[in-house]
Amino acid sequence: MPSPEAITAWARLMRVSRQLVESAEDALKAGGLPPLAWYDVLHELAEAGEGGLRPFQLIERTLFAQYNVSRLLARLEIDGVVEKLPVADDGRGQTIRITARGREMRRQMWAVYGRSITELVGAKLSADELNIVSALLGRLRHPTVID
Amino acid sequence: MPSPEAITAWARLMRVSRQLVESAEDALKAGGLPPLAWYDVLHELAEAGEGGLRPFQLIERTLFAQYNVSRLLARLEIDGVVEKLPVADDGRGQTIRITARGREMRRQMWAVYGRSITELVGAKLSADELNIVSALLGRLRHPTVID
DNA sequence: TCCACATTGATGCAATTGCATCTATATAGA
DNA sequence: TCTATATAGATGCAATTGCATCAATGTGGA
Repeated sequence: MPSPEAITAWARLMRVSRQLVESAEDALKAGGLPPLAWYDVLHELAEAGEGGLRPFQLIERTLFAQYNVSRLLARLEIDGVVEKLPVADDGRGQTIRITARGREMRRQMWAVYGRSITELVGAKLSADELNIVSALLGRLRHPTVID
Repeated sequence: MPSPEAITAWARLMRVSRQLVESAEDALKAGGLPPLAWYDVLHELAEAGEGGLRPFQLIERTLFAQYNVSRLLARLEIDGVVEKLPVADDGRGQTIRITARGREMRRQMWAVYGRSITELVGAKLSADELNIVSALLGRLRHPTVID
């Protein structure tokens, strides 16, 4: 039912994204570092600064499932890279803040992850081509997501 | 360390592919159908025809991990969508063949999966744009992979 | 104020994944 | 032929994911 062009583009997207994720994960593992999901969360928290983020905000930003975030944050807290703070005006919630140790972890991960991005993507396409990819992929985003 | 263009393209790729997979998986689930991984295997086996495929060939084609294929095939066999046959000239191996039930399952999954591809990709970009995406993503494939 | 409903986040349990290793067969070389 | 090594596939166990549901707090309307 889909056009041949759509099928090919879909197949490429599925296959390439799987390969890239796997390569990046392998590089992190080889460096004795935690998985990509940790980076995603630490990155968002680092951007958020001292104010931190509520778990539901992390869910919006990372697209991880709620139960995944809940348990990932538990692991991150055990590792000491984030801390959980109560929220003044909402007794249900908490604020997640990255710790100094978390910033250091993020830095270490970025050294490896950034290199992967350069090798896997930056070195394969020109800046113009990368912009074209970004623009076209951007049009595939789900409408309801702010991103 | 990577260029801003590379970072943006990477981020888009990660985010969009996650969204698309999730949407397609949701559609299958909503239709009471098995996950995408089943389709991937059934598709390869259907293409392979009566001769079937060895598990290691499925690994090459799908990029799934060896232990994942091993257990996925066990589930597929229990469900009766594939059958395992001994190989004449290699006592270690087996040949996996899709069954009639498997073909029917694939057909049902494609009705849903194909619609997802159309909606998520085919309806968002023109044929020319889809070809551009395919070509650029194609250049990101890992060199050692035949694909 | 009170109640019905929504939101936030956690969790018990089953299924799947990842890792390491194992068994069995094949193959190459002494 | 015999041994060392490689390949094909399975599996025990721990970690993670998915599903369903829960507890706790917030919110809006009667």
